[in-house]
Amino acid sequence: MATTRSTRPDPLTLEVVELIGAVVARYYAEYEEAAAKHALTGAQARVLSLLSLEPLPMRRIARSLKCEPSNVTGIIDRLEARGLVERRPDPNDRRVKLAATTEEGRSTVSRLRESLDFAREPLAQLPAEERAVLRDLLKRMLGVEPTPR
Amino acid sequence: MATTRSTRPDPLTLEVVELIGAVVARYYAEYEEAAAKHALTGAQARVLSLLSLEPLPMRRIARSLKCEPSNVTGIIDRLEARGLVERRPDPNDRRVKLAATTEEGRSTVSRLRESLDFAREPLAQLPAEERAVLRDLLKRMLGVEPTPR
DNA sequence: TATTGTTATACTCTATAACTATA
DNA sequence: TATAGTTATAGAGTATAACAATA
Repeated sequence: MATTRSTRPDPLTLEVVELIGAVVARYYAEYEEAAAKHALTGAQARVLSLLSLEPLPMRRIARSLKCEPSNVTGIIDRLEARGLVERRPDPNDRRVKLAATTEEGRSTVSRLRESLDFAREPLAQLPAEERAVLRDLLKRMLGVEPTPR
Repeated sequence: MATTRSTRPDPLTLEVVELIGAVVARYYAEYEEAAAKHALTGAQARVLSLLSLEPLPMRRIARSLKCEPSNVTGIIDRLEARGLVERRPDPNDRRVKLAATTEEGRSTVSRLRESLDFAREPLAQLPAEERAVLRDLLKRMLGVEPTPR
């Protein structure tokens, strides 16, 4: 099932692809490292950050994590055991459990964010104009509509 | 400990940081998906790709994967059991084992590369000029010296 | 003594399947 | 009957500690 492609990527594209891979690897590694500083795994840190925005049903967390719902049970269990998250009933549907951050969970998230310097630090050295260019390029890469002005 | 920062990130920087996070998540997910298409885990795919460039001692693989050497044993075991990799003695140091891709391993890597469309596809839609801009921005993010011309 | 790779162990994340309680 | 969350199970990646072979 390998699709045969008539378009051969040019050297510049290949170089950019490689650089993107390097950025991804670096970002991922630093995220794990920052999470570990707070005794969290990457998955725990992602869930905690997600829940700091709003309480969510287990199912929604699984969708966001791109994993099976059964896995979320354990992740929330461990966060709950540490007092960072709590399970609440959903008034509208008694089958649903909402996972929500505690006060301590939110403060952990905010300290976690502080540790994530990689993406922010080098960006600060770019002139605002180039940050805007980068923003537009990234949006196009993600298939998002161009920035309105 | 959290370093207190006097510089407060501006909205544009925050937006770019968020976009980078989105790109990283997307890239990572698509890499795992591409690996799974060939019945490989992400770690197996990364090691196999790495070894397709040159045979490496177990220790070097661990360094590249940013994990403990003891974990590499199992990863190589599983790749070897499938005939994608083989262990060879190092003539210079009898303690060392070199992991090397087999012919089938190399062909898997090349098919794997074919499946990695995310980073390539949207880039192709960018004019060459903007790809060059992106390349320079990424290099600066990574702390690489600016492109010579 | 130091280094390389391995084994043993324990924990986390993952998918799958079966279960429960609601809807 | 369908859905939400859970449990049970098995495989993979991870760190730690201890070990054999070699340097």
